[in-house]
Amino acid sequence: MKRGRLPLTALRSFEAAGRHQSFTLAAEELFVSQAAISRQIRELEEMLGHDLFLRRHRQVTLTERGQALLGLLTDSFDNMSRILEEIRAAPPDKPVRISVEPSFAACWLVPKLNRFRETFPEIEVMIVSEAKLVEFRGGEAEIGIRWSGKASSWPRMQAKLLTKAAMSPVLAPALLEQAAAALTPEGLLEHTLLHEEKRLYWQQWFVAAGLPDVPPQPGPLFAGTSLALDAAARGHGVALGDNVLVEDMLRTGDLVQPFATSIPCGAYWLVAPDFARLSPAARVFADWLLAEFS
Amino acid sequence: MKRGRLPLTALRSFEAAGRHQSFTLAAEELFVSQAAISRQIRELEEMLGHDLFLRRHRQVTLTERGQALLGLLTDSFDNMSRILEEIRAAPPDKPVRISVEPSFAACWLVPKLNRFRETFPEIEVMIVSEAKLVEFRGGEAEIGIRWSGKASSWPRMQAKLLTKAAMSPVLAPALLEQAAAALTPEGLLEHTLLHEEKRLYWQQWFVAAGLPDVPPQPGPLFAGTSLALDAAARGHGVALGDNVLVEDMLRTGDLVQPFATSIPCGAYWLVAPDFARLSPAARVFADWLLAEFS
DNA sequence: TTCATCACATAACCTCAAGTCATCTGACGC
DNA sequence: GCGTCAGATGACTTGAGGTTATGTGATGAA
Repeated sequence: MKRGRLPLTALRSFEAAGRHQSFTLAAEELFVSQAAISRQIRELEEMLGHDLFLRRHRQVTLTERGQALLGLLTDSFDNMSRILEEIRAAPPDKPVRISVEPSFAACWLVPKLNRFRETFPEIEVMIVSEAKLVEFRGGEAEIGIRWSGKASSWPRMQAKLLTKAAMSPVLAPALLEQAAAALTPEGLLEHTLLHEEKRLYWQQWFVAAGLPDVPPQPGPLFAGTSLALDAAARGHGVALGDNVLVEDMLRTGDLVQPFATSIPCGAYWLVAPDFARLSPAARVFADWLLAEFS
Repeated sequence: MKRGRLPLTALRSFEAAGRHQSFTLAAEELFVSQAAISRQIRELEEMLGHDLFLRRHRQVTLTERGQALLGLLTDSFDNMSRILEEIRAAPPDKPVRISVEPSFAACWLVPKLNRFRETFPEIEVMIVSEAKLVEFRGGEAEIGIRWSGKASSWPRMQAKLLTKAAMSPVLAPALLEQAAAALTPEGLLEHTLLHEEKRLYWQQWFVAAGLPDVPPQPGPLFAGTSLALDAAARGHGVALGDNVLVEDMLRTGDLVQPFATSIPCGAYWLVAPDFARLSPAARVFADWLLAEFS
């Protein structure tokens, strides 16, 4: 029988009546009148072309077919009641936990997350910010976003490329205006250069900009790109920022990127133990993230 | 969740939508509009307090809870469809087959059967009339009605007493009027006595009536009480009929029973292989029969 | 960029399946 | 006899479940 034609109300009436062996008690259970039960069952019997009850004096008895139908319906309705109750009693959905490096969280993910929440208001996201790769087995996070110089840096994990990164100098617009009309790579040497952990990157960039002989420059060290970028935005100097992390601050005008020259520096990856086994909500988030970078 | 509150229509909509991963296809399957599916599912989600679908762009995806619910619902609805189709395709109910002796059928069962059919129009009864006890294993009849001098005459069968029987002379009213004003036992000797198989019973009756010395009387022999009673009703003589078999003809006035004296002659029994395992329809018939004799 | 399209959401309205009410029936059992 | 009780039935009513029309936002082709 086609789904659309399943006489569900009649089946519910029949199930209650069969269980009680009484139309009146079934009516009480279902909060309807006895007449309603009587009619539903008659219509069900007419639709099937077979009696389900034998009408005896002041009592009804199931026929053989009725007994078979009753057993199945009672089981089915019991199961449905049980699972619906379980769902209703269940705690709210756990948020999708995403492990990200602090800089990526601050510079890229948090600014973009509003759009995600508008698109998928029913999915809650929790950002787990930490330097080392999330320990997935502990269930601390379902997916991670990581920077790495090479692919497959994570044993027993699957990784999908989000985007390759490249670094270029960034500084506050006000600082740029103070500078000479045309800021050149050489001109940068007049400014405070903000370094991220290793002073290596600035030297690499000067090489790429055609100045191979620039010695290591002095300037403050920052433990994390986002700290260096914040300092740059406040006019404290010129930082090297990768295209992903500076994207939002360029958009808002907090930073400007005066040079086209950039140096490649690894890539950002989406990491998970098994993408095929992500929870539906996490999968939606992963798909959204990949789409954002495509 | 209480049976009366089970949102069956919403569950059906959800099941179709989940199976197709599409509200539009579900709507087509159930012959309703897409808007109807959307509303039903939204109301179900509100009732449960949890999302069942994640709304993605131009496609919906089940949440984990939704997946669990879908599996159960699909199974349940499949089962319901299947059994309803089986019932609908099933041949009409087999009649309840009842094995009775011909005399009992003619004199008692057939006249009373109309009342049964009025009370239980949905139960069809087939009378299997035969002299030997029904061979139940062959499925020829579900229950039998038998006369016997003693209980448990049927090995591997259960038997319930319907009524004890007693014989007394019966004759046509017209014949009675022709007779002397007060018909006495001795007066019967003037009439043709109708015998059933053995001439024994008449002699027993005369003894019971206080005439121990009456010799065996002549008169036609009938192979079956009902034949003797029919002959009596047509005025061909006086028959000995037991209270069960003559009941109907006394009621209609075809026969009269002028004497209070009667001789016990066994009993009628309801016989079945196992009363607890009768079909519901046969059980109804058995109950009705026992009530008729109570 | 603009426009068409597609899938789901939503608002307003409609309709008939399902229910109510009142009454009937027929068998007990006191 | 007579009250009672369980189910059946006819006439009427109502709200769950539907419809139509339109909105929304992402996507992709022109």
